[in-house]
Amino acid sequence: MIETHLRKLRARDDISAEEEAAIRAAVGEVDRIAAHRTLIRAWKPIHESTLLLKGWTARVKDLESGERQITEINLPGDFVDLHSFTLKELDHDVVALTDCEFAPVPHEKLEAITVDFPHLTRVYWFSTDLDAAIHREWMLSAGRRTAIGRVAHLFCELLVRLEVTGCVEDNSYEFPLTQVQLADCLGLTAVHVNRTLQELRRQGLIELREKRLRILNVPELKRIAEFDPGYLYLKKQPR
Amino acid sequence: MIETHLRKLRARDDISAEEEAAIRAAVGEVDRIAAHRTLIRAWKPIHESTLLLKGWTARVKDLESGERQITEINLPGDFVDLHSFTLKELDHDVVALTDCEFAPVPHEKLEAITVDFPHLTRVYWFSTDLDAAIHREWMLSAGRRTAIGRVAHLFCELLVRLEVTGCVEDNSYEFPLTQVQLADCLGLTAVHVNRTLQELRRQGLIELREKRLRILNVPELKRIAEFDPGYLYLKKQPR
DNA sequence: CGCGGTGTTGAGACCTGTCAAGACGTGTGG
DNA sequence: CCACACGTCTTGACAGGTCTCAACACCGCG
Repeated sequence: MIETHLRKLRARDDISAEEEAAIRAAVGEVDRIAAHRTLIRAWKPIHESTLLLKGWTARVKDLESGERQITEINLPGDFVDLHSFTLKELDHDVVALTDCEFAPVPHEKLEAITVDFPHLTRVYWFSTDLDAAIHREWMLSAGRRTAIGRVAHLFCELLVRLEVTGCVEDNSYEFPLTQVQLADCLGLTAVHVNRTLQELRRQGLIELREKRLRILNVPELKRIAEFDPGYLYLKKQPR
Repeated sequence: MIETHLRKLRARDDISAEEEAAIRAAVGEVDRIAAHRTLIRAWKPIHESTLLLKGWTARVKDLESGERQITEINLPGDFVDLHSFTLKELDHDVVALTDCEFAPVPHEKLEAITVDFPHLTRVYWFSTDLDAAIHREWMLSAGRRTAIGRVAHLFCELLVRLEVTGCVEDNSYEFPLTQVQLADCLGLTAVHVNRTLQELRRQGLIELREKRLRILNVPELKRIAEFDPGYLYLKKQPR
């Protein structure tokens, strides 16, 4: 059930049997939520972090003027809000992009881990620092990449992140986002996303239909995106 | 010497005398670096984190095409790279925006803290999660705010962050960035930053000359920026 | 059967970028 | 001490990428 989570952790560092047991003991009952529902609301006190088991979620920030920015997409195996453990409340909503399965991890269990398992603590700390690295790359996209580069970069990032948990087949993966949501990720409008997707299709780089993305030319897509996977920290290292 | 750092920590949580002693024991010799020099290079293994004592630094990401994005500004009292403790190498450079004083904190000392001081560990973990929250707000700026909103928002953020460490007088603070660097923070060009600053001056909201910024109308600047300081997590809470 | 969400397309507007030039101050070497 | 290079700020004209507004097709669903 939490295998994808363990796979994600073990891609970056060794997790001992005791540590795995501590994680398993901390995870609560599996729960479900439907697409479009809000899992976590901004500025509400939080006493547990949420481990995503199935489905995709997004961290969403809104302006009063109605503008919306998705600041990260979370995939199966990710904590959607491990940072709520130290922040106590979030600066953003977390919404389900698809039907999701998730499991709660009480903050008191995490606190116990920080007392009894310093190495595992550092692994989880790493995990939030990885989120921040992804944030920085998205900032670079929003600030400096053109529309086509932004779309291409997001597709490359998701390809690599999904490969870690074995959710990619033949450079193709389930892609549940609508063009509106894609626009919210990229700081573009839905209309422009639509035109950009058509340009990528016209260049023979991708196929995207029926919620499935197939990347037809990975090297070229990475080139357009100026994609370098370093920021995803996939090298296994003692943390 | 590390008083500003302690002030910053204590704005968010209590730090005991033992914890303070542990911090002081971990901090190494003060060093200096000149403006424009690179403190930390991306993708080089790092074995100590750097505590900024005086001056401003920036986290810089570059594209091959020459585009540059500053992803965060660090101020006195900040760790410029606490995240290197878990990441082991950085996805970005850290450059000195001004002449700087800083002190190294060996990662082995931080590791010892994660073993002996779980609460202090959580406080430092919080500190990197705060960086990520700032990243998310910058993403919202780059993706969804107009040029004038972005500039206004950055000025408001720095006002609040500098107030924490007592570096603001009468809504006025030293502002060492050039318009080129400002553009790199905001995902704009220097020319457009120039015009945007003139618009803010024309509206009587700011004065900016000789590297000093004075905000003449704080409420109106915050309104234009849609600035809400929540994301800076200034409430004191047990972490 | 109508409705809302989604994807698509076109025309035009506008915000921001590009390119170029000049003013000004500073530092430096001849 | 002057000449010059360089970084910074400023301004103008123009280009272009992206947005806005509008309309329409399609589809699943109540």
